[in-house]
Amino acid sequence: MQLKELSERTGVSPASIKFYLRESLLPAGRSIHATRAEYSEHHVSRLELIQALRRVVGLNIAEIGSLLRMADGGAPRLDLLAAVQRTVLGLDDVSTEHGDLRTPAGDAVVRFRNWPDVPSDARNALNAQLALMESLGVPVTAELLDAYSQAVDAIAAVNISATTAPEDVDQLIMTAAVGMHLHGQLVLKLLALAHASHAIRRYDKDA
Amino acid sequence: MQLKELSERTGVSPASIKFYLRESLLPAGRSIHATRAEYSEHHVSRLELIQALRRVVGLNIAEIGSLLRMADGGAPRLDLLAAVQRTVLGLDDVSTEHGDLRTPAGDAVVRFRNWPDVPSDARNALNAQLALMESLGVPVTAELLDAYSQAVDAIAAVNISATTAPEDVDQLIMTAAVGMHLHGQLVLKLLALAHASHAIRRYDKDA
DNA sequence: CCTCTAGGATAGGAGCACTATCCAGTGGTG
DNA sequence: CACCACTGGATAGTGCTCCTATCCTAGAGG
Repeated sequence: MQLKELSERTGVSPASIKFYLRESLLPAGRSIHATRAEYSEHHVSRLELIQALRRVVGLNIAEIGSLLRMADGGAPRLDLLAAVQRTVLGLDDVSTEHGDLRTPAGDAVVRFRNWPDVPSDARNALNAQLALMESLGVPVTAELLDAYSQAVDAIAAVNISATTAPEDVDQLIMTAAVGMHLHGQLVLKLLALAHASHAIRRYDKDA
Repeated sequence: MQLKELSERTGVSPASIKFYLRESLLPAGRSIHATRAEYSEHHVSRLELIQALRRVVGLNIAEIGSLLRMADGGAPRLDLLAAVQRTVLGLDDVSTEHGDLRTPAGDAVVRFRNWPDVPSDARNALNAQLALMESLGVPVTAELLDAYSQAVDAIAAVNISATTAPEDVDQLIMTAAVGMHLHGQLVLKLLALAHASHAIRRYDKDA
């Protein structure tokens, strides 16, 4: 199919498709002649992936580009998943500011929960977050951290057992990124509801 | 003090202060003469609040404006807190798209957790999120939701007991917004770490 | 032949959060 | 009393991101 049909099938305007081509989010079509190109089903699914990452997950063009380049470069799937996690959860923003600092509290959590004690982006992000909260004067007690980590441990256990990784790399990014984002948002929303519920209960008791 | 001193004490450029004045995020100073105005300590703390909401929480000007107008309009504290929650957690985005739809799953959570069964923004946001995930084909099993809700229930219980509300309204917004945001981010980061830890463990076992 | 389309280049535009400039009117300082 | 820094008010410009539109020529298909 050619550009116009690709546009019609995905609902993305030709101008935007051209833009994605320029930014190399979308690989160039097979060039038939100087002025004609042929696009495949792969282009359709790639465009759908781009749309999902933009509209649902809310990544920007640069972030999408870096993930897709990794995928196209044949990076190991575990590296890819790590990159997806970094990008989707915005771990970069927090963790790159400081170096590889460790916080006692962060280490305690890992020991307490019996999580493997290996350095990781998530680990750094946690430490950075704890440092940030410290610096802003928001208290994080050991007790609170214990409750939080126990809760997320339970969540992660359920979550991971409910997941199967697809073969196709684009598909892998799609499910991983969309899943991570949506589950994160779900937890945030549940947390808000739980918080409101507890507040109401306490308010009723006080009144 | 006058504008320049206000700028120096808060680290916000005079141009930005003027901008905030124009957008009425910052109340006008007491006008001494046609060309001179006097700012108070309240302006300093208000500016710090604006900075925190912008830089830390990541709200935009319109959102900050709406919260501050509520505060200045003497809205009830509970309404204010609800608005803060809506804004900080982005509950508006999701929940306004659909109406007041209820999902069986959302209701089940509330009953199961014995949370007060009253309509709320958080409730709507949860239902909307569940509907969204449904529509995107991301499965949310009752089992998963149960685990999630149990976990956040525990978190909320700890969280709320560790909080005391300040008297000053600006201060209330500051602690509520910053606290909500940072705790939400903390949970997300912990979740990422827990997820990674479980993945590593499963990977090791498989290998 | 005529119309349509591709690709390439470049420019335009919208939204956001500032930032800069210009203005004329003062306050206080020397 | 002259002068300069500073004021509020107005308006325009900047940098960023993500597109969208226009213009061009070469070539395909009816």
